[in-house]
Amino acid sequence: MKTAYDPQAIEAGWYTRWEKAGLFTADTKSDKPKYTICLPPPNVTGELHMGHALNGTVQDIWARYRRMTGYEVLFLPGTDHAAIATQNVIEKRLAKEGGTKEEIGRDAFAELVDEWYRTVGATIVSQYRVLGASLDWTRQRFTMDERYVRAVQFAFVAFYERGWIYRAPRIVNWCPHDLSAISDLEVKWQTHDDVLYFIKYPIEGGGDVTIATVRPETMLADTAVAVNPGDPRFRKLIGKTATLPLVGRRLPIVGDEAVDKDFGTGALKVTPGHDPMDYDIGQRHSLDVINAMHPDGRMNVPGLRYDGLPGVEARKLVVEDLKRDGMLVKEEPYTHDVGHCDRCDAIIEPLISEQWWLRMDKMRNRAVAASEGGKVRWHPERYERIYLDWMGGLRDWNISRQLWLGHRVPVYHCDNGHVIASVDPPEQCTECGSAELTQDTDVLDTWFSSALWPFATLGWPEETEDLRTFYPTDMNCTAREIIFLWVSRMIMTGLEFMGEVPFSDVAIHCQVQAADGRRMSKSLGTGIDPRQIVDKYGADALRAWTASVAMSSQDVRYDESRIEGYRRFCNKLWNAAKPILASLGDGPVPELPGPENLELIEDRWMLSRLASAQREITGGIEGFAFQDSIAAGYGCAWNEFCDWWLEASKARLKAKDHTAQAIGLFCFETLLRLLHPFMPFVTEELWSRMPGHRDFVMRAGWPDELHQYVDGQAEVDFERLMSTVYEIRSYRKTVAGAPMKGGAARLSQPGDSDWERALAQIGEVAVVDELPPGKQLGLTEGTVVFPSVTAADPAVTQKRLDALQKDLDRIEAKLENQDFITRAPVEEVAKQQGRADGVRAEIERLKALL
RNA sequence: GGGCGGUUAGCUCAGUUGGCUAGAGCGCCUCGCUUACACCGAGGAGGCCGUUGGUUCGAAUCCAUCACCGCCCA
Repeated sequence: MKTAYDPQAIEAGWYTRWEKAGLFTADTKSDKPKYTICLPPPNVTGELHMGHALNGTVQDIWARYRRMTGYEVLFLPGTDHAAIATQNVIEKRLAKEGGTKEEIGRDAFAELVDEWYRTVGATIVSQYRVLGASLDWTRQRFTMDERYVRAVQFAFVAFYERGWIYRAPRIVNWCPHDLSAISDLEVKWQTHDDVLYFIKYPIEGGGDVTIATVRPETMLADTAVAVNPGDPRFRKLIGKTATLPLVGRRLPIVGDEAVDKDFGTGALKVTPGHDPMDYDIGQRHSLDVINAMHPDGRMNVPGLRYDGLPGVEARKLVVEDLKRDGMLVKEEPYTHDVGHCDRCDAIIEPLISEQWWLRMDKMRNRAVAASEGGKVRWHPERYERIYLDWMGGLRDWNISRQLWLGHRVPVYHCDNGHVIASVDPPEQCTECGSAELTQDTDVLDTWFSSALWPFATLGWPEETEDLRTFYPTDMNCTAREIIFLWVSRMIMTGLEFMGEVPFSDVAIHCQVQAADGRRMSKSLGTGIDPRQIVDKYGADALRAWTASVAMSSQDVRYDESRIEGYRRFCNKLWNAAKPILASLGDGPVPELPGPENLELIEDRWMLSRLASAQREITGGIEGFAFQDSIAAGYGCAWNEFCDWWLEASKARLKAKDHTAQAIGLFCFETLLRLLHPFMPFVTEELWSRMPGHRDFVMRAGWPDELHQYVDGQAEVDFERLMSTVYEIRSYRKTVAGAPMKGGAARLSQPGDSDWERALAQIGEVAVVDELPPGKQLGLTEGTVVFPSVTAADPAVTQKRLDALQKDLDRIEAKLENQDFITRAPVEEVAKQQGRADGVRAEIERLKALL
């Protein structure tokens, strides 16, 4: 074996070997219980980042763990076409070359998209392989696959036929750059310093009313003025008519509770075509709706001098003209939040627009009930409430987008205005027989298609073998903001189309922040490519770190030194294998003795600790608390097996003692299996080097509970021994003249010869009945003498004494407290008394040193 | 504006149902290349557990308040 662990050398070959052996390919014919995870399809917008690495690791831990516990596992990979995001990426590339998609046209654009899908798709696949994600590539899916597209159309038509899909004008978030509606969740708010304009609207019959706005150009589409009926300043204006400056339109003055009396002047210009709240007011008062803007953000006000101008320029002119007419009362600086497109950063215009809507009421109720009834469990649990709160406020879903990319809405319009929804293009109109049919130009929101992911990937709407075998899936793992966009929608569609929730467990993992606490993102330059980390530290180290943070808190800062720490752990495992292998050589593989045949304290202790690690690692996975698993595995392997058992057993291993060989091999093998879901490569490599016939670790099965090896007495005894060793070592380092090894110890309570043997060996000290001459240094359970030492360092001793005295004072104060004696449980009082006695004795011993 | 999470050693984080004498990794100091490992071993320094109150015999842990950081949703 190489002297040092080298991740690159180890990790290179395994993935292909696993894959060739079919370890990741799910078998529908298997009679094992099934376990299914559908990987959240990453957007084909670019390469994977830390979030994907973390997300993939969490799922892979479960996939590998479930295979080892005897399940037939399907871990299904795929990618999402991410219409708006991908369109933007490609447009940006075009822009770099000085082009636009309009110049090259739809066909050429589609070709660019296809090429992009191929290259980026391949990159993503290779990244998951580097991470060791045990995905079933024979079942890889893409949301633009022919079969998947059909499933999307089928779902649309099914909803349509139920009457749940309708087309209606509403105010939407309009992106004037993408020329599409986008969802509320795709709008990012940024704080802007703007100007609040106060504008005077004359009232017919005398007087005027002043309104305030930050978007004065939208006044061109005003159709009313509203005041709060509870506002005594304006109540008397209700029913009167104002005149819109610059335009001359007559505006009714209406009373509406929604008007905020404290904003601006308390009077509101009502622009139903360009503001969601105004739209609602308009509906209540049957106001006209005027759209004064073209889709690209230019003004649409024929006959006025602002017509055709971009909004910002129109605003300047409007303000200028208002000033000229004496209608601008004042301007005030105003700070507020402005919505931007998450994808292209353009300022979002609320705009009246015809869109396709999916009714949410019925689906919502079933999805809420499923979670409340425990059919979907959330990890951590608190996310259930976040989900339920969101579902409670759910409005109908705008499923249409006006993009060049995506699933075309399967709706056909005939020249007589009839509308047909159909998966296959109809030959003629079902109502009038007209053959003049054109398909709707809208595409569907990407989340509409990914909402079908857990069953459309398995072949739905066909009743495939895969669908029968693997649906419902078991776990869905994602980041918390995706709960709304995706998880909730999968639950809804799963219940509708499959009659069952799509998964029983939802794991929400943390978000990785940059080392300085900022968001990790490409645009901020704070992103980190997981491949770089893998190159430097290995995939196992990255995964181990990831597992240790993924489910522990909400955010975690990227910390390279912790990843490095896990690489060192891999190195530790690597090196621990050597003495075991050296001892075993080509000899027969010895059998592990039963617990009743274990004689030595270190052996009984080690197996008892291993039993504990098995329990904690298993419990950590089952409870979605991987940090507990990692801590237990790390601690057991390094601080127990390597630091104590291996050190104590070196001599026996060299002498080819069969018991030592058997225990060493068993513990090491067990640890490899327990760590395999977290660190698949190094564990597989080491497993393959262990003696005997070796299949893959994943087929070796998960270690059984080792309760028969639990030995409380051995743990107590060995811990006493460890403390005594620590004390002796401490003397060796802090007492002037103390030797690195050697010396003699006498125990105050001799008796257990096995314990004394182990102490002599590990403490590198002779255990004797009669101490040689020299300064006697106190141990908790005896005394040690190093002949070369005549006095302890008084400064060190005094420092310890001071600390102990402080402890003692605190404990004694407790014990003197009558309330404590009477109200605390008796065991607690006894414990404190025992501690006080111990500290007193220790103080006496130390004083004797001075 | 509503909600969630965080604030513990120089840094990044653990601390289950209150009993803590507060831990780990990295970093720091001292010593050691003794054939598993210097990607190591041994020893050591370092913390009024964000603020202020409250509950309790006892609070890092429970409650309230405030402050700051981050995120989500309006």
